[in-house]
Amino acid sequence: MRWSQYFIPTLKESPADAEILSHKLLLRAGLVRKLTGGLYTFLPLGLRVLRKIENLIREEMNRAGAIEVLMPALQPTDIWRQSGRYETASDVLYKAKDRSNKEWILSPTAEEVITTLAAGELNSYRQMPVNFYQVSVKFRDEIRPRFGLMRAKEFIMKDAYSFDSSDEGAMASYQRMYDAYTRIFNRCGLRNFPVEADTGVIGGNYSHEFMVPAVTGENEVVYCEACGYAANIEKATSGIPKTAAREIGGGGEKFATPGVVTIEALSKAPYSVPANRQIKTLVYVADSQPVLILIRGDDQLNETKFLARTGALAARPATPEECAATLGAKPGSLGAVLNVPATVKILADERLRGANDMTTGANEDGFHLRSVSIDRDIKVTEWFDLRTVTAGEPCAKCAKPLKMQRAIEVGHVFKLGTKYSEKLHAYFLDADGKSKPCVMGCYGIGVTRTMQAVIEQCNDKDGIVWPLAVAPYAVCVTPLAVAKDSAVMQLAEKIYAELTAAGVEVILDDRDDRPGVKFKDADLVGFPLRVSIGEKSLANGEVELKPRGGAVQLVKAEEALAQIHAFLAAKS
RNA sequence: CGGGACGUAGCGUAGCUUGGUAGCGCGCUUGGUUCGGGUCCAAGAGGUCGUGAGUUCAAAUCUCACCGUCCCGACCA
Repeated sequence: MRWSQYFIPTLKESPADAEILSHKLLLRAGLVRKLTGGLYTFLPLGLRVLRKIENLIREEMNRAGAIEVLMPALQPTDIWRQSGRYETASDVLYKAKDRSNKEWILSPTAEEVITTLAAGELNSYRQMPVNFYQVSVKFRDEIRPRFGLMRAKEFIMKDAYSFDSSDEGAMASYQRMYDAYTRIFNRCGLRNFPVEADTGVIGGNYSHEFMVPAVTGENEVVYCEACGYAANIEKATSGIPKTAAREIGGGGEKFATPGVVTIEALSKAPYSVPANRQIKTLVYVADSQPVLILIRGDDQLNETKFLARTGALAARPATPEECAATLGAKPGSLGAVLNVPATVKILADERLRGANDMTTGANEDGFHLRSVSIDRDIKVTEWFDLRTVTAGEPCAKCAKPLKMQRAIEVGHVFKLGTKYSEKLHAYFLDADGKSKPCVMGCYGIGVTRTMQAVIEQCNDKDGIVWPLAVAPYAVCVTPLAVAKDSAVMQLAEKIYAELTAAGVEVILDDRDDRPGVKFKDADLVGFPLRVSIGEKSLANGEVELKPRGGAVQLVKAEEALAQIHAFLAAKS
């Protein structure tokens, strides 16, 4: 490709609405342009990178035995109602109506469609295992699109769905995808690692996310350097000790605490009740029902865990009015000892199990109770791990201190089980002649997000530093004079033609611009290798090879081609 | 959905407090100049000042509404 015939609108300055580095570089390097919030046009160079990543994913999916298909982006609502996600995923669904006022869904993912396919086509255990995948546009009505391609209303996703006749088979399918994902992200040049993850509205019971460490990541990851434990903060647990039992001092006496409505205030004089001796009582409304959640005063509720453990579809903190209606007091004086209606469930965090000599609200504004024993004074409905892990806590597996890091989620693998196959009737006949639901797994990669994650991780002060595997072009040939009859241009044309003939992805910067402009642009766009041809070095019969981010290397013109091939071979 | 900031030429921005001629840099066009890290000089083109209403003799500027963008939050009683 000749630069002058192409379309690479680079920018010296980044548009004001780009906040993070990778977003700015996407725009400055002329890879994408924004149409509106959360919607982007891929320009030629950006599209090339996208295709590179897609094809790399295809290679690895095919290698892992998955089979490519393409499903409709426009989907009927009835299968979404059947799976139950018309309601549970309602917030993210884009809905469209046709001329007869019938409602359709713009696909945010395709479990319903693939399971419908399986229901019709997979009749025998002999047809499994099978894994279908596609690379396609997905639509999600994000609460807040942000960071360019990181969280967009429309994005490219690779989604795969495995069908097995047994649980063991499903685990093997899961493992194949897990391994494939590791290969994919490694090949993209990304530092990445899998973490244990919550399953959210997708459902299922076993899941890993593939994370790319980045300060701008939207996820918080807990990990242990000693034993390799790693989990999303939404899922992470630690080996932190339970609350120490004490000699109990009394039997839950009420005492006045006028104006005290926070854990912190109660921990100060004159009350001086340390936060770790307080029970924090939260009222949530889960699927329209009030629920009490008990957490130790110095801990934080992990809402994701709460949702996962209770199976609630939606939950929110109760309003002060709802708190008063349920318990007779406003937030700040709430507790689970007195005046709790029998219909209200009390969920307690495991860390409080067996705790005594605790202080909590009395369900009377301005009063608390001291010397409370959980076992004796509170009718806990269920115990769960509900707290949020913090950095430095001992690892549950090896007791070494846990660390925390922000990361970008680029892939997610789920073991789904039979949730969708049962609801959408994907049953098969097993060897014993019995009808059973397919055991499913699903596996997603955010392709467009991965592209931006690479930029977020691979850059320097001058611009993007593409890993060869995903670079829009491998080589940029840069003649420093473009007059047709010049020796410089003739050599540039020759090298360009030879590389093209050899199948190397090469761009010839034939623009009549000053060298500085070309160098800046080449650095900004981030081609892995720049081959510069100028009068000075050519006078010595030399051309210049400059790996992006590396040092200049002068080579004899006649050796240039071999050197370029050697460079590319070493990088791939 | 709540809070905050912002909306002036393709991009980045000044002007708004104190109402009166819309300015700068980049980019773009033309001519010259320069030619190994975003040359320099000169001359140009390009703006419904987000939209609509209001106040006023007069609105980019003040008021209100709406639209859009970005950030934070939508958990901690």
